Amino acid sequence: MTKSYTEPNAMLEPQASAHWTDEREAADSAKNKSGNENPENDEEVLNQLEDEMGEEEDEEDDEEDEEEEEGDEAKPKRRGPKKKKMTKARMQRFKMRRMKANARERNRMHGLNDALEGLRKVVPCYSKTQKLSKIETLRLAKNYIWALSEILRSGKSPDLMSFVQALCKGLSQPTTNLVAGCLQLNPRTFLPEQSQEMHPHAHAVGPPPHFAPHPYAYQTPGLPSPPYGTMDSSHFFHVKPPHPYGATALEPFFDAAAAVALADCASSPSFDGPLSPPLSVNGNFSFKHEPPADFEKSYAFGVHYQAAGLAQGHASLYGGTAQRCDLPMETVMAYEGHSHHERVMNAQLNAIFHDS
DNA sequence: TAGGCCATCTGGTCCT
DNA sequence: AGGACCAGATGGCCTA
Repeated sequence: MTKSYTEPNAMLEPQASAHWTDEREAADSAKNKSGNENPENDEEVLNQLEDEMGEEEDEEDDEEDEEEEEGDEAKPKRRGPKKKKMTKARMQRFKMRRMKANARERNRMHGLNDALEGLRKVVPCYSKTQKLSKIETLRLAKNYIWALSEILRSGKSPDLMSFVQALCKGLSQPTTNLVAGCLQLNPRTFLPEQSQEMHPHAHAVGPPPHFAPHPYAYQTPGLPSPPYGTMDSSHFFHVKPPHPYGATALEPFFDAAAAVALADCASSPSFDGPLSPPLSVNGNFSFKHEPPADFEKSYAFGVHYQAAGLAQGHASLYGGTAQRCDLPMETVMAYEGHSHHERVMNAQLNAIFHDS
């Protein structure tokens, strides 16, 4: 690995810069080996540096005194703040301070990344293999919070399309695809450009009654064209007249989400851990609150539940939704079959959330 | 190969 | 004084 590094601090000797390079390469290679950051390493480095600092300070004081005496003899006294000479000892101390600060900064960033990883896990689209970028995670989280609060505010739940559109507002195309995939929707069904061609009827109306315009719609000042922030809010809320039956496709989802959120509020005065995400990877429902005994980490519930409902002849989701949204059935991704066990589990989950 | 994303270093500023 | 936080700079990796 060759790195050209222009030393920003002229005070550092080549020796110091070499030290820096070694440290960085060591850190890099450690990272490459592990494939992941290890916060403990940073703490060790920090501790080690502190030890070294302690040892060096003693030697340094002597050296410093010597140097200062020499300086006094050689030159006439100047007024103003005394500019300290960069002695070897001082240089050493500077280096140490810098390295300590670097280690702290690394720790800090690792903490930040850990928090971001936690956030990734509680937004509706989590995948270990295809990680959302930091910025997309933040945007999706913002949209998600907004969508949920809008539901709480209005007391009504939107249909699947509106919800996904709200989630995807301002997200990049790949992320939009990912979210759509997680919710088992074909992104073409709600992306403005394509859907215009596909569903001429689906665009005329503004925001659906359940979703007011996004108060913090992401603006893209100065951002380079797509993929970021190209979706205007008017592109999103266009799909549905009010559901004739009152219930919406996402009802199980939202009931569960609200139940979990309320449970969290009621049971934990201080936040200690992530809120249970109503949706996880592939639209699965995952939660940490009293999971059934054989409940695995994530379970097909959210969108799958609705699909299962369709499979059982309830026609509550895509049959009705397709009508409401003027969506051709082929735009909805294929239904994955569910076992009897899964359907039983879905029913149990529903019972849990509706009872709570 | 350009562009996006990321980790790291660095110096400045603010706070305790 | 030292730590936390921040933003800019830099270089590596990956992908379209």
